[in-house]
Amino acid sequence: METAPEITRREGYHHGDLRAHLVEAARQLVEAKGPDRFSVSEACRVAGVSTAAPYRHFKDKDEMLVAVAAGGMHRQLENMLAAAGNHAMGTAARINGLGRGYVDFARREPGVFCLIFGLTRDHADRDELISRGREIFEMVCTEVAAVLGHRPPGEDAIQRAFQLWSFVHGLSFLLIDDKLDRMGIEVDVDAHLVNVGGRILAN
Amino acid sequence: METAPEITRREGYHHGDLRAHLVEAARQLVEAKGPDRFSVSEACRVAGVSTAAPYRHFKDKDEMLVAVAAGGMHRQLENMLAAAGNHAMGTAARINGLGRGYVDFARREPGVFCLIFGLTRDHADRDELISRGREIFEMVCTEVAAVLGHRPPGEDAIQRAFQLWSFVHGLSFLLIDDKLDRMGIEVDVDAHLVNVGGRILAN
DNA sequence: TAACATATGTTAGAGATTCTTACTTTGACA
DNA sequence: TGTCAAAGTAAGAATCTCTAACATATGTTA
Repeated sequence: METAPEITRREGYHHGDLRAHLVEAARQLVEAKGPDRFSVSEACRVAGVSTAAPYRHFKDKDEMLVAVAAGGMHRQLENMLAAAGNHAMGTAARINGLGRGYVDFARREPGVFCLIFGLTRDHADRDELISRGREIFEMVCTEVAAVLGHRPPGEDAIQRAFQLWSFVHGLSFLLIDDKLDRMGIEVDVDAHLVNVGGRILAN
Repeated sequence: METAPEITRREGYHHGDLRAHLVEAARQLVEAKGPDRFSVSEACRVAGVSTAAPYRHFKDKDEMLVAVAAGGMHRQLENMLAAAGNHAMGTAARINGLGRGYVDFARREPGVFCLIFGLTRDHADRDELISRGREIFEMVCTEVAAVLGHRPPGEDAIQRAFQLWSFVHGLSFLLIDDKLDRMGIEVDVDAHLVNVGGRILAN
């Protein structure tokens, strides 16, 4: 588990590890103002360097955001595994834990979650994000197969894993910001995870 | 059903209906380049007016995008009702139709769909979007209650409607862009809608 | 150890963008 | 026909992305 570097303004001419510091500054800003309000210049101000410095480390703004997204997907996976950790492999409770971890991440880092999934545009280098995504999905497929008693994961497990993904993914997006509150909809996240999770894994 | 105004550059000094033309230009650009790549100036170029003209009709860029989002939600509702139209009230097939309409809209207008749901930031005037959203959700609740044989919709129908919403919402977001293809995941949308829809409405 | 090479900063600035302000044109109505 | 509000334009301030040219620190090699 990488620990987030603290934001410290550098002292000499060279920074030490400007790339990591810029990614962390960018993450904070994406979270604070939303992915669309993020600006490279502001990240520079936070990191205490000139506005041209990032271009030694990132091709352009997009590449900087891809780095933030990649870090986010890493934390999301960690979060899912941590939430599932207490439950034995092959139990529905473990699947529920993974889902809870997914949703928790979205609520804890809504800006980064939107950055990862909320964009249509092509990221310059999305391969990294795609392969991280596949890792997570394959892990879930394996877990689902274990619950169903199939190993290795067959087509059925893959389809059910995808259905679970769709559900927790939509749930995450709906829980972000205050729209449900303002629509007067109250949500018991855990109850929904258990209920729908159970239905999708049943039979 | 409002028909989208054609984009025609104006002839005289006054435009006729610049507001509507700007919204349509903005919609096209949001679709073509993504919500985050959209610029007011470019919409002005498309509409053939100076870059200051929009500020007679919209407070700022956000308000322009809110107008695009509101139009999108209107079309999304139309789309859901059209897809459900062939099926009798109180049937599961009708619920599936609503879901298919929801997902179809996201695939047809991914840029606008992301604009509506993919943002964390507060829109200046989100009340319009919230109330449109509530309309749609209440309609779905009524439909779900009809299938369950409860009328008017009780807590159970509301919870199931929310579960269905989460599922189709996540499915929509996952289907946008080419990430599933690139992850090597094949999806039969209709089968998932029928399968998960049936499970959530069962018992 | 001196000279060079490379990585990583800085300053300056071009070109775009959002939004404001002050002015101009137009058309509707008394 | 004269007046006025609505709806344009032009010009500019503040900000942003990214590039080019220059500066500095860190190794590497003769």
